[in-house]
Amino acid sequence: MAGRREEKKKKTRKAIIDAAVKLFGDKGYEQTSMATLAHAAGVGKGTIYGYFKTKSEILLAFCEEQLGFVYQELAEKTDSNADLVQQLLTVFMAEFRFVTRNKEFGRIFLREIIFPKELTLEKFHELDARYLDLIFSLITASQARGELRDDYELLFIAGHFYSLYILAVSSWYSGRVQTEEEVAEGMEHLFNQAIEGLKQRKP
Amino acid sequence: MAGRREEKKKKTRKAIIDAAVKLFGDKGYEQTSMATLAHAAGVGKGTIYGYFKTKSEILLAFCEEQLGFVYQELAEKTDSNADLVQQLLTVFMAEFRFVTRNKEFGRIFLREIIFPKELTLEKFHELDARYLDLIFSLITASQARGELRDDYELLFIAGHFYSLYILAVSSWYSGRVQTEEEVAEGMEHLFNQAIEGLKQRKP
DNA sequence: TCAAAAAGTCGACCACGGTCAACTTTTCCC
DNA sequence: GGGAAAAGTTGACCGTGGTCGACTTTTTGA
Repeated sequence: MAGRREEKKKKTRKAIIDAAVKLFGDKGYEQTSMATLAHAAGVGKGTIYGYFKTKSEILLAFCEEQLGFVYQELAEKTDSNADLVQQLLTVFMAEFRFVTRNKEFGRIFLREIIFPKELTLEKFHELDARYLDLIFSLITASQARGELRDDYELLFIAGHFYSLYILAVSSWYSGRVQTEEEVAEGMEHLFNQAIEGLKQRKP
Repeated sequence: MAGRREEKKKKTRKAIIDAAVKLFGDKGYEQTSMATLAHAAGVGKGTIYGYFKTKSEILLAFCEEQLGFVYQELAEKTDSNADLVQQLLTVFMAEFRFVTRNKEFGRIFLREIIFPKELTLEKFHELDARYLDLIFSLITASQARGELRDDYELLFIAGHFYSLYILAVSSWYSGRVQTEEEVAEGMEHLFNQAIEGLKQRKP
């Protein structure tokens, strides 16, 4: 009976992630030991390492999955009449909310995304691509409307906005801004700054 | 004999940092155990924890110290005739070179600076302040020369440039750019983008 | 059908970072 | 000077994430 094995593997993998989501959510990531997780998932400790290379990879696998959904939803229902800044704000604040639902989750996730170890590298290319596509489409649409310059590379424009998002999140983690509203305001300010330019202009 | 104690503490602290620098540099941070470090520093393992709360704090203490020197030197000899982008590039590339001299050092340092845990928070305020002062002075000088708008908050302008620096470093860690030159080029491009603005302008 | 190979499972085991209560050294003050 | 308090030191000890070789289940193909 072919496929029996694969089916079981899927089930086990799901059992591990489900147990992880529950335990990480209940007690926190650091407070959940691999032994406890293994027990909750109904497998031996060693088995988990057949599915995930490290503890943090379990978290990452979960985030990856969830963020995928977030992006898809956003791509479908982003208001195409709003201006670019509002659209970007919608996207980035959704990511912010997701990433910071659990502060500890978010920190591990962001650290791994922004300053990855070699090991983790490939895992995020697919996610990156899907994410960039979304931003790209917002930017090109804005360019088509004549709001944005079209002589800069798309990647650099997207990166520019992304980096400002990272700054906003970092400010939150550093405690320089505290509430979601402040993060959104700061980000909006920065986005406008990026669009208008920092250069002194003749009146 | 007053001060005897303090003097000894200073010596021990230095012995620990010196041993750490040597071992971390030789074998790498993760490959150096606290037991080995303690032995090399000529103290008991427990003693180290009287000076540093965690292993990573040792690395951070060292980076902090070194970066302090880098900033001081830069502040003294930054070319005040060059334009803002070149000045910023000088400062940020110096930081990049320092931070990435050892890739592992840098990753831990950056992760802790950008997405800190509560514990580490206060440790960097002094460093932050010294660093921001340097950037601030470059920006205000540029504003005085009439190159930059002066209706944006200093902190937001500095943050803007800083976030683009982070993007450049992140690209390096992600392997999207490989050489120091590429990092510098990318950063220059982004800085110019920030100054010119992303908005489509009438001719 | 069945035995050998391949894939998957397991928990005892390891080295690690970090803690702590017992111990030593330094300081204080009578 | 001396004795008590404060500060500093220590390594055995703890729980952790991750490994590994012995074991079980599934697949393969003759």
